[in-house]
Amino acid sequence: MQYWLMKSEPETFSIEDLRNALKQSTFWDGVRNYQARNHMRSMQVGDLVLFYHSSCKVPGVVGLAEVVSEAHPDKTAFDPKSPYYDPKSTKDNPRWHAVDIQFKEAFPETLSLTALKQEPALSSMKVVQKGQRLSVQPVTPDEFKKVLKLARRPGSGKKS
DNA sequence: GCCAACGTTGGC
DNA sequence: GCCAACGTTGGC
Repeated sequence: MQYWLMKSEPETFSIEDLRNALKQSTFWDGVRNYQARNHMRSMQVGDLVLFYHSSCKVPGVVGLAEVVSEAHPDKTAFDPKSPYYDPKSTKDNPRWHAVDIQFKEAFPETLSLTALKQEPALSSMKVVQKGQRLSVQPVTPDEFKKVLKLARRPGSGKKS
């Protein structure tokens, strides 16, 4: 069992969008970064994902999702009309892969990046480190447990 | 294979 | 909307 953090801009795809899609899993397409792709390739069904909102008013962890399929080719890379089109990715040799995830839980409020940074036990988390832009990051079991504990306790994630 | 130029990310 | 940090591209 491994743990991850995945970023999404809520205006594009939020935790509520994920919740509303509960009956069908959501394919995490559009990732065009090798490190992020490699992380998704090493995911296994049952892995848990911290869902993170970025580029918004209160960036932070907003919920929990579960990996429900291993990585498979991202078809948007084949489609010239897609914003994610990549001519170098072919059906015979797909360059980009992604997993399917499913909604598990939405936290009562955002566990903000500010709150994460204030927690000494989480100082090693990638997401709190400067210049860390990776949209799919590994999370250690200890970090994961701590985040869940904070996120499920009302008031802990309030932004000042 | 170096590295400058460029594009993107994402917090502020 | 600014800008620092980072990744990718492409000329040489």
